[in-house]
Amino acid sequence: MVRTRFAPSPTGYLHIGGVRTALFCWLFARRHGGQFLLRIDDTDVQRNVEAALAPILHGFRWLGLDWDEGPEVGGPHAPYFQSQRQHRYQQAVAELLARGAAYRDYATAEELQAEREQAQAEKRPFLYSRRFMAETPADCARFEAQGRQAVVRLKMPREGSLVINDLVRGEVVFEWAREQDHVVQRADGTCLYHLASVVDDYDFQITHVIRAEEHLSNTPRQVFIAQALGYPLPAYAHLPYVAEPGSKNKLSKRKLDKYLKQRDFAQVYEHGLAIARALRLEAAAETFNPVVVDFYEQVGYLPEALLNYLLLLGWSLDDKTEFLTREQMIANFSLERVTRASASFDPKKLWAFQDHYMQQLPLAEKVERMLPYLVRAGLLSRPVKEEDRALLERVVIACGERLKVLGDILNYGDFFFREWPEYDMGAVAKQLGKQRARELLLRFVEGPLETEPFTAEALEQAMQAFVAAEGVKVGDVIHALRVAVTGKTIGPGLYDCLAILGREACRQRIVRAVELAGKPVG
RNA sequence: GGCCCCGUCGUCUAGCCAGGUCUAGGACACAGGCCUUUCACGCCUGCAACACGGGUUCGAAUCCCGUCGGGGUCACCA
Repeated sequence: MVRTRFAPSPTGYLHIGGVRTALFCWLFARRHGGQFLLRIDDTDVQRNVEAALAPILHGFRWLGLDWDEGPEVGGPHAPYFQSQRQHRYQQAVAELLARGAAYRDYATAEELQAEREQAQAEKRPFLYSRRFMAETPADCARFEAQGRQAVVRLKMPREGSLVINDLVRGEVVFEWAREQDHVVQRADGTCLYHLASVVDDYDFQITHVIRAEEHLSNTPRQVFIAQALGYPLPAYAHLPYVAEPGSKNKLSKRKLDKYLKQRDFAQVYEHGLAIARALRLEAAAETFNPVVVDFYEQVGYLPEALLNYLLLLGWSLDDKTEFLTREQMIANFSLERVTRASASFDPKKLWAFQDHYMQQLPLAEKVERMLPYLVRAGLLSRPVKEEDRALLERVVIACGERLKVLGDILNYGDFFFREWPEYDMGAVAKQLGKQRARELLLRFVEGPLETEPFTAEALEQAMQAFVAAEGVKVGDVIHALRVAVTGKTIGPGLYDCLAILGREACRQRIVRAVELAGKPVG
């Protein structure tokens, strides 16, 4: 039985690179009919784990990455929080000590630092002298009499080498003599991550440790711990990490400012920001950040688009396949086809996947999923009336492929749901600034707007007749008309807008816009 | 700096293990054009890569060696 795990720290947000790793773990487990678990690595955080964990679990659920064991779902190996498993780690430390694979060390931070500096001065690799290693109770007593406190260190081999057969990278060789005597238990008795991780992987019967490449160089010490404890070794697979747009540095949520200088990244961010404003979200930098998964849910990306994009960031089926359903992903995933080089996150490509999936979404589904956005923006209230739902359906049809994310309904269709449009005053000034334009609009109200029936087709014909009679071009009136009834310069076909809004609303808006433009600003 | 990993268009990648069918394929982005009442879409065209240098071979993106470049990691963080 294949068992994989993803082990997030409760930080309050789900990093896009983390999700990619989790996705690969999940896919590998599902591909082999195995299980995927979630373990919370909170050995060092004393913050409110509950609150910081919620957004992460929420993200997993949103993406449909279900876990067989872990927080909230429990399981036979509970608890799945490292903070609650300290006794197990301490047990393991005692065993390590008993077997001579670890020792108590009484060196102070300063003494250690001095050794490091000396090694550096002599240009040789640092290796702790084990000067304050205590191997007997008498040693301990002597050091403690000096007021020293002990940590527990691994007694790493100083000869030979270790070959790791990484499922992504192949054979990787490490010299034991380059490995430090890492601390596994702090002076206060609490245990550290590497020890905890190995113990948990054993207790949870993890068969495949699939994680980011940054852990590759941590592997020797973990192998050492596992072997010293007599645990069978899991298979290892180190995935390349997700890099910044346009560079090979690891993607970091703290560098948003830097990424925003990149055009593509900025575009996607700005677009999301417009939606966030319409939703009156506090665009807190913490989660409103394209490096954080929350961002995509908030502005209305589809989980399948994000998953598909992330899958192809470091994995490919062949030279052609771009779109895979969840089932196809599971059926085809393999670690052999994972790339070895890190891959830059490209928000524009994600956008393209999103576009694709959005256009695939059935009309009824779009309506259903866009409704909450209108509600949250305060444009519709619950319970949603049937007529509003019908209106939304017409609007969605009219908007067509302009809707790229669910939240786009607010960018393109808000004015259908407001009493008055929010006028873009720059556009008003430009399109309605001239007396002549305003006169034309008013005559439009008296003429074409009286058309019967009040349909897009009829209105278009009436417009043709109107401009011919006025001796102007369609363009001379249509742009001003759009701004007058929608408040903005972008949007669905104008005649569709007019027809959906209805005669009376159009009349009122045109009159109002003309007044607005006719008056001096202020 | 030590150790480890990586290196095909701007980006994601196919091809590499089993050398020739690769004048290197696809996608995103970009540029130009068409369509057009805005925006978006669509259509057409274009731009663009085997990091470099040596080998091996009839033949190398593919194998070997070296160089260079990029990244990761070196905590009583995870």
